[in-house]
Amino acid sequence: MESRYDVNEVESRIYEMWEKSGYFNPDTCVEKGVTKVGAEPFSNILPPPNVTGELHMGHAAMLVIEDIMVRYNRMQGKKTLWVPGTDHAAIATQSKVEKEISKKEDKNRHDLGREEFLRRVNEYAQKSHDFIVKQIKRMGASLDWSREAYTLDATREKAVHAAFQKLYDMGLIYRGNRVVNWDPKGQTVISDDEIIYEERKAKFYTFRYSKDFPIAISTTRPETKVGDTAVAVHPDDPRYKKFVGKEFDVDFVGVPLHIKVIADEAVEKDFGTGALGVTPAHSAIDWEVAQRHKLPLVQVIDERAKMMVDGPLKGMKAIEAREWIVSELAKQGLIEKEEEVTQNVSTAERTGAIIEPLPKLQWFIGVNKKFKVESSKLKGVKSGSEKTLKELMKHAVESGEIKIAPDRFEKVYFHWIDNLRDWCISRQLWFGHRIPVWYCMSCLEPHVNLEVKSKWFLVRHGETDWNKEKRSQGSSDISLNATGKEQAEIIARQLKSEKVDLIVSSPLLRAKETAEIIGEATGAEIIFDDRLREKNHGVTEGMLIEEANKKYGNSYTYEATISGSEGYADVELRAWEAFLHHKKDHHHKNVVIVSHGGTIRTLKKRLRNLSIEEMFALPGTKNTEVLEIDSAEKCKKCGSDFYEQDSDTLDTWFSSGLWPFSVFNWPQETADLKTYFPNSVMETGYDILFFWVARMILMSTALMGQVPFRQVYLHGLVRDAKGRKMSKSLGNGIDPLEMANKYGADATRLSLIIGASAGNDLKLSEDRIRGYRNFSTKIWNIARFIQMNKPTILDLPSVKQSDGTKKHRKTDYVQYLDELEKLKLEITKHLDNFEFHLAGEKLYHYIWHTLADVILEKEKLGLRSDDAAKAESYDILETLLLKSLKMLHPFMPFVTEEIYGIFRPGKMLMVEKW
RNA sequence: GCGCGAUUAGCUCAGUGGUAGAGCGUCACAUUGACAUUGUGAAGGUCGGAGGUCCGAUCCCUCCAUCGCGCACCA
Repeated sequence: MESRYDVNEVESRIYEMWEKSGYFNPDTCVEKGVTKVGAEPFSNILPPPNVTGELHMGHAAMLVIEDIMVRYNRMQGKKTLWVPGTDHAAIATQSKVEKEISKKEDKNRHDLGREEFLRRVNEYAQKSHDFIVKQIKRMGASLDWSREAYTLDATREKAVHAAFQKLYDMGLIYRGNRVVNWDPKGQTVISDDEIIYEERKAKFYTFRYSKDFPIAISTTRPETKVGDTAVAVHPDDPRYKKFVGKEFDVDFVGVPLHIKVIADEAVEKDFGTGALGVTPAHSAIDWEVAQRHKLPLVQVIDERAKMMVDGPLKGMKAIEAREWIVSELAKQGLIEKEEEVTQNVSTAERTGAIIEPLPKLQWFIGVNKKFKVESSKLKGVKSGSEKTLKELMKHAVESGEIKIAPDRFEKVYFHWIDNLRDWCISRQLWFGHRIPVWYCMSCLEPHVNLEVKSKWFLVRHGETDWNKEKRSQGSSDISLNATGKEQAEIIARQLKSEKVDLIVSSPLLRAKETAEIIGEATGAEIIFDDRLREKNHGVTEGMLIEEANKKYGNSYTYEATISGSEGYADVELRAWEAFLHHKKDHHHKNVVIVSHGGTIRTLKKRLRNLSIEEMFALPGTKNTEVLEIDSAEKCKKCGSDFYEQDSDTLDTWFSSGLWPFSVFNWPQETADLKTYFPNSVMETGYDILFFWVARMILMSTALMGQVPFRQVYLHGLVRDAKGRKMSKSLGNGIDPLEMANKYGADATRLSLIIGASAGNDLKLSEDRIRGYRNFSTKIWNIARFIQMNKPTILDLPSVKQSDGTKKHRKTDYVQYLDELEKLKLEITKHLDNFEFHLAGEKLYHYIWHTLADVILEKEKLGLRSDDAAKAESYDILETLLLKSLKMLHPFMPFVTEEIYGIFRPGKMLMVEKW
């Protein structure tokens, strides 16, 4: 043995050896006979790390704890499976890439287009994934890589679609217009759980809408009050009883409001003035009040947190509007009180933006809706019984079918469920599972998991100099400029990933050139159709639009206004005729239509069944925009056969929620699913109990009628030596990879185990890791010493009896073995009870301070004696060492495996019997 | 407001109804030894405070304090 233990050399070699052996895969273990065919299964799924960069110490802790459980169970002879995977982490990954692009190229995702942006995100995700896998392996995790999964891969997509369909059919997924949490920075809706409350100082104003309004109200957000439609008071409040039911028209800082006074139990008499200004559009609570009293809803703040009401407020930022309104009220002498209060402000977890409650049409999972539980395997829930998701989620833990350790988290879990509201699952993001719903273009009827037969893409030509100069450009043959060519390339790139069969283009030069660029990229045939050309502008052709308008008036009208020119009505007629013609001829093909802004507008009008006004209100088609239209079976409601897919994506936790069975390729009925589901354990950080653990229980009880796992084990967070959260901005993170390279993965592993009890945070410092590095060195040297003293003659008659059992002369030896056997019982018990820190500490103590300091020192005497005594001393030392190594293996797999291999060539400790 | 956790050696933390433990750090001594060190030993603690149960409490119960966290409220 080398005098020095070279961690890096050993650890990389050993992991490779494990991987090659195939023993990470339980099927191989059975094949090679190290696991019995009928062995009890033990399964665990790795909480998939986000593909947002790299792993931190928290991930390392998770890997180590799980690897200990997995290795222990594998050595126990169970059919042990640990499934690896990664999570696409929609909003986290998307916003990371967006930030990068904005920093490096000063562009946003819309500049790049959906396809190109997604290409970039996927590229980033792939890189992250590769690095993460490397890191995971470096930590020694014995995962079955042959079963690796990704929350956004094709197999998991099937699971997502099946789950959506099933929940939709059960009536649990619905689309509704409700007040949701809008993140103005991320430009997306987020769920209640993605909100972080921050305490901030705020001013609490008490005022009246106007002089002639009898009731004063209070708020910290005066800017929302232009959206008030009622004032609510408590039914028993004598001060206001006389006003209940009355309606008032008031002038609030120049905005006319119609306010109804209503009585509602939700109002607290003692809070503020005891009267609540109800803003149904911008407060979830008010929205509920409004639902009860059938109040109208007035949205006054838009998606960019700007004011929407007419008058001086229009376009003002919400914060500015607040100041403006307060000063107006002050001028009018309407403010009665102004107090400093601390309030909890809702901010978005990912972007930090202040949440703006907005009414929006979104997809939800109803948690309070009763549904029929089909084929239930849940304890105490009969198949066919009616339950709500909330009830099932609670029941799964209450019945004891899922146990949570430490058990105090069960209480936390129940409390969360009690407060749970419907889960908003749609996100205005691009990265993620597209919502598998198609809306009929003409009647908007939703169709889930529509089978698309062919795709039609409407694109506009690239920019020309005339576009740039804002000239009226109709039937002239103008070439693309440099920007235009680039734009055509962008479109071509987006379409490259689609199987395009045919390009139908307007014959005008700018369209023709665009079509050719697309044709080159996709290899599709190009045909021309004169009916797709741009509107004929007549005499204004080529003029600056501004001048033309001055001279001839606005000619961008439905009916033609200039003789010899066309109106949009004319364009619509011929363009639609062309569209129908090609649809008839090429209905089974994927077709790109290259045309012009005006022409596309009229096609959209026909396809979407728009009015003339609605058509003109459409935003112009961008030169890089691809409008995808899907052709499928006729709509069951109106008979149209063109659809547009919902442009939103699903909350990343929707796909994560399916993970316990989607990794086994559900909805296929695989052998894995049968064997390993429900999973034996779910090990993860307590910080994602709600985000993830609860969602898995929701999905599993609803879709599988089973619990997703039997035991939840929650570990604490890894913090720095001062107890702070490790973060990039603080620069206090300890990189697991760096530590593994410096001190060894074994030492890093032990530092994450000892001193960390379940559910409690762990403070980690490099010093601690160094301490355990010394322990690896110690073990190495214990082994080296024993090996160095290996006698040449081993099989002494006095040592080995005829029946093969060993008999030892000294009672010491029996004691040693008894002592170790006792330790083994303790270690086993600790591992069964998830007390890894206790097991680790006891092993550490035994090996160093009993085996090395006491036993080995004592046996040195024997090793220096005659052959028989030497053989005996050697024998007991080797026995104790190897038994210890076996127990230590789950904790420090590398050094133990390496030494074991030296003493027992050809054997692998990883699959030795516990 | 409701709930949870923590409070033990200088630091970071384990732990137990019956003389207080580890790692790191400090000090002394030993050692080129299997040990890029290690060994032996030492110093250092009314186990947050106050009550209670008990023969006996750091541990169980009650109250309080400080720190941290979760949830709710937030007109």
